[in-house]
Amino acid sequence: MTRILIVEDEPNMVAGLRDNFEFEGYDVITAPDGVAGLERALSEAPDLVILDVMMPRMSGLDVCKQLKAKRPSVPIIMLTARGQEVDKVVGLELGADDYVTKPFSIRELLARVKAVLRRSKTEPKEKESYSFGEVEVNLKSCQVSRSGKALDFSSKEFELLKYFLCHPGEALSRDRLLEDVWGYDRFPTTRTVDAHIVRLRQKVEPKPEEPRFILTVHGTGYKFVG
Amino acid sequence: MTRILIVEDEPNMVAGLRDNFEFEGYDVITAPDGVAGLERALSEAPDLVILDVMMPRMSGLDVCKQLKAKRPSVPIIMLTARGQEVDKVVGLELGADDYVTKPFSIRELLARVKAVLRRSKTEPKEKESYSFGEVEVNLKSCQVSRSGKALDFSSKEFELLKYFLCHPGEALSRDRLLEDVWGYDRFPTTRTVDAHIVRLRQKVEPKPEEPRFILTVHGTGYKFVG
DNA sequence: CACAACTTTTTACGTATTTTTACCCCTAAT
DNA sequence: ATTAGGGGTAAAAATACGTAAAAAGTTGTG
Repeated sequence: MTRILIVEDEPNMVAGLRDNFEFEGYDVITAPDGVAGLERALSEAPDLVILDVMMPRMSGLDVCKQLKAKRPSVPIIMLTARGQEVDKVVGLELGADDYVTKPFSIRELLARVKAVLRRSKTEPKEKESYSFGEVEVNLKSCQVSRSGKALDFSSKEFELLKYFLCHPGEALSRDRLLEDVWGYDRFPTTRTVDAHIVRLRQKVEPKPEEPRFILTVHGTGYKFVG
Repeated sequence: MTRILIVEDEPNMVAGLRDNFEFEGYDVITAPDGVAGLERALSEAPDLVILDVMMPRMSGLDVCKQLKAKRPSVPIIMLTARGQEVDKVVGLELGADDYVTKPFSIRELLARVKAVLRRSKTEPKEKESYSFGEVEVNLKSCQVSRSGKALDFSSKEFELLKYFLCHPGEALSRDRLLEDVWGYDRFPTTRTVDAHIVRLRQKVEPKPEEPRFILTVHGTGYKFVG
């Protein structure tokens, strides 16, 4: 199911958009300001983000820039007020995929969402490098570095990190990790995953005791948030 | 509670399997031959079927084919004797989800059952986010937010909420919740459900004292209204 | 083939968190 | 008014998690 994040501060607007998008069969999540929006975009990995430009705490333009830096493949549609400089919004500078000028018709927005989604699906962007915090990961050369200095990763550690990077924002159970990363069908659940998590955190987190990127989801497993 | 149908003609094997699966907390139902197996699979909607290939009346292969035709989503694990052509068992032709070669270790079978069940649960691309009031629930990232701000949910709380979301408008008895969410089949009259309801309401309701979403149905249980 | 240098898995146990129980008071239905 | 059902709270019990260290595998080398 396609999930859309709407970042918009005006409650009525949010409610209206939600209704329409849900009616069209999308999952909708929302955030009331820029900061929360960026956070949710990173932690819940929506398939598309609709960003109002004018918002409290952080403007849609900044959210767009920062989000595109971390998740280049997430399609973004901006909502701009008439008269705002739209040139800056789209194009290379900010990286938004499309924009709609307020006031707009729902049908127009829906059409653009559909179009953007179609485009983003047909060009499956195989990323070959990721970064979060100070860490950079190159999938092709299997190299990880932190603050520019190369880190030693064993192959399992690397595989695990890779799996996290490819499934950002998703709560991953130990069983799933064991099966998909290790290829186990092992029955007695072991602590193997945990042990590797510890080492990953030690190498990757600024403060391993209070992880920012590799989070535990108590009772479930772990989750990577870029 | 997860129910497993074992279709197998050899009584000792059935008894052994039943013991082990019940010990692991599964409900077990059985059938002694292919025809009966197919019948029970259709009438009792088990969560997973274990099928012996060699059986009287109707071979496991045929049962598999027919069952998959009528209930494509039911996971099936085949028990094949060494030397039988396993290629035919798995894959598109028959549609079984996995197989185990006799003689097998119980642990291996248990592991595969667990893996297949996990896959079949994550596969169905149902809605993965819900919302009511100001609350949004993301099944994929196991995250709940209210007014855009993330809430901390324990895993039981999350599962209970999920269950409510999947059964809107239905009056759910404590026994049913205990059975489906907790996996209990014993009946120690317990206040566990109530305790969790209280916590859910505190997190989710605008006014926990007068709930709008999680309603109590006096003398029966609780009901979720979106 | 044995040895060293690693990597990976398992074990063990303290700590943290969640779940359950116990108990008391309140409310809704008869 | 009576009584079974429901709510709030806190403390006990059960689980899950983090981590270090031991054990078991791997790989490469002489």
